[in-house]
Amino acid sequence: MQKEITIYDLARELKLSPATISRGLKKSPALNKTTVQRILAKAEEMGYRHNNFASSLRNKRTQTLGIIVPRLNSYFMTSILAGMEDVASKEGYDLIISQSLEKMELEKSNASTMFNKRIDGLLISLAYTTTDIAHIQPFFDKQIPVVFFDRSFPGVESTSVVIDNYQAAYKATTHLIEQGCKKIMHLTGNLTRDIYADRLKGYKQALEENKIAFDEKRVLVSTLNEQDATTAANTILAMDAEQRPDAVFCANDLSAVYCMVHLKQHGIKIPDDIAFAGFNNDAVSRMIDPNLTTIDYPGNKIGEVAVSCLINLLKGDESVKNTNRIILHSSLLIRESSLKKK
Amino acid sequence: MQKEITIYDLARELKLSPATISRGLKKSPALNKTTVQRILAKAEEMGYRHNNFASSLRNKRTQTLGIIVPRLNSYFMTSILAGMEDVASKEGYDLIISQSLEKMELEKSNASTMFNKRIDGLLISLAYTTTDIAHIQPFFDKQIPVVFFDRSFPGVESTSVVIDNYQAAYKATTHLIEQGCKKIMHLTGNLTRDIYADRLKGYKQALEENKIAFDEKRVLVSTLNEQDATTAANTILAMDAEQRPDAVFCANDLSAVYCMVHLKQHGIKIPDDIAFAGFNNDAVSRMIDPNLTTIDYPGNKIGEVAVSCLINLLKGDESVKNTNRIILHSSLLIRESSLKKK
DNA sequence: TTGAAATATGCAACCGATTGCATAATTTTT
DNA sequence: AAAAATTATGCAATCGGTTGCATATTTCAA
Repeated sequence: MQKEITIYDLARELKLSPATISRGLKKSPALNKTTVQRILAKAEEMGYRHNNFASSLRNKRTQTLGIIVPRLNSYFMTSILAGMEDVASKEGYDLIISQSLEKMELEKSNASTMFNKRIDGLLISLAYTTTDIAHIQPFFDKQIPVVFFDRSFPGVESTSVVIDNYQAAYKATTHLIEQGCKKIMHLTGNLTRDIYADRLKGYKQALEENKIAFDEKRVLVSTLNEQDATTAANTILAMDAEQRPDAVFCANDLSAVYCMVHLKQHGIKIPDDIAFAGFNNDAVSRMIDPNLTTIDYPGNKIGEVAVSCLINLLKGDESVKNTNRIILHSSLLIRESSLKKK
Repeated sequence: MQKEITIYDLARELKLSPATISRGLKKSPALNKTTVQRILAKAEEMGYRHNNFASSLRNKRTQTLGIIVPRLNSYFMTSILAGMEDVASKEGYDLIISQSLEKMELEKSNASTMFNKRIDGLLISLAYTTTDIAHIQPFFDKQIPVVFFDRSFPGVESTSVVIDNYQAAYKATTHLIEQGCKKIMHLTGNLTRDIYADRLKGYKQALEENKIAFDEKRVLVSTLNEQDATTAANTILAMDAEQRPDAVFCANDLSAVYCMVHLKQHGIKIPDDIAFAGFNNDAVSRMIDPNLTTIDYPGNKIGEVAVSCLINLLKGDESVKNTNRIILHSSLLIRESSLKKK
């Protein structure tokens, strides 16, 4: 294993001081352009690699952003990450990604690891089970900027990048009503996560505007996983014709799909007996039969905006500090699962 | 922003030298146990955080492993990562994860970033489009251990952790034959990725043992994405009754599902007209109607084994150096998509 | 009691890049 | 040609933890 080339080696070769080499490698304008060229050429030639530790140790910045997400296994999440990666790499930041798997405990430990790794900034989308954000406090205390995306925490004073959950749910519900549905069930997640609270509000608003009474029994709160979706389907199957909903609006595609699968197995026709709408435009929404009506999120955009915002905070941009909520628009994709035949 | 607590601060408080503090924090046996306890207690009290840069700078190790995967958006991949995370954190290693999105270019740049971040070891599953592994050479040159998992490269002298692709494909194909299928199509990926080459061999072997002639036209090579799967479905639809396969064995679940969706839309009955078998046991395999017969991979196990293996290499364990292929077993999950009604 | 062995702690030189300030070299101005 | 202004480069301290070797202290046996 040959040893690493350092700026001292370059300095010796070029008969310059390490200081000049350091400046040259960063194309400092204080240096003669010719010198800069000579330094860069020599560095290339000798296979010099910048040593991040040495420079992080010195300037107390890591040029690394931490990302904590609930899960990576959705198209939606990977497109957010792609957007983040894009902006971050252009700005010279690296990313460290970790998953909370929807568990607060894991989210805590990931946050702590990242804090100890001294990331320059944190991007986080909260787990279902997160009930408080004390684990983020160390970042606030140390003035390390934090940006929430998608799932933020009510009342938090950090910037959050979210979509117009209220509007989106309103649009989806209105669409179901327009298809003639009157008994619309809403399957949602933990209401302390404000994305779900907002969606519920949008759902209620749509009912109200159409003079449909809101019925609390039609709202099922769960963790939106396979088991809960199946349980929801069983609940529906157990209802008599009077009670049974004629449409279900789910707060994510996965739960919609699992629910549909189970209902289909028990002879329910979709959309004729029950119409469905989901949320997220996951790949499965086009695999299921019938294809699922859903809300399309601008995943890439969320990622890009969140990172730009974080980097601006790192640069000390005052104007961003006062912006604490960035809302992006989403759109309703109408597919067969909600189209009642006339 | 209060300044960071360093070992020097602890040393001053406890009237010990920084050297003793450093040893105490690592519970060095050279120290008096009482002293170690005092140091740890004080560190806790003052909110000391270990500075990774300083220590990485000194001992030239980062305690970080790099992981490059094609994509994170499958259940299979996330379970591998969960297994990796598990073992790595127990051994005190952090992970950096990046996606190649199946593109060789991205894989190259990710490898280079990780090389420059000076990861202690690399875990990689190759992209579809990777045709050579020159980008891994720098790791070999610097004796940084590399472990391939799932998708490795033929002839590479590094350790790889894979499943018995040959056996798995053999089992799946045999199962289809037992269901009475005689014209079995195989939809697969880049054959320079040895997992696909091995699966093809298993498929051929099963045909041969059952005295079914191998027909090259029944093997479709593609990137296994949505578009290719749809194209494959169209190819099938364009065939006359004589040519048309009575079963399709796909090298992953996603392509199987997309293909099924398209065929179903065109009136093909599954499994009666065409039986299907996939590979990976992705969540979608139980969402599609009919549920998809598939190969269940021990994802967690692959991850655990790959990381243990890498860590052993880092520890200089000689016995591992000679092991260059670890093969894990997988199992066939029979579901409705392949069960021809008697 | 004394010297050997074992235990406990400290000294000081690293690791490699950065940067404020100082100095040297060059160009411009008067 | 001398002084001033501008440009180019170097000095040296700093970031915080690590570790081989040296020294100090305690324990134990003879």
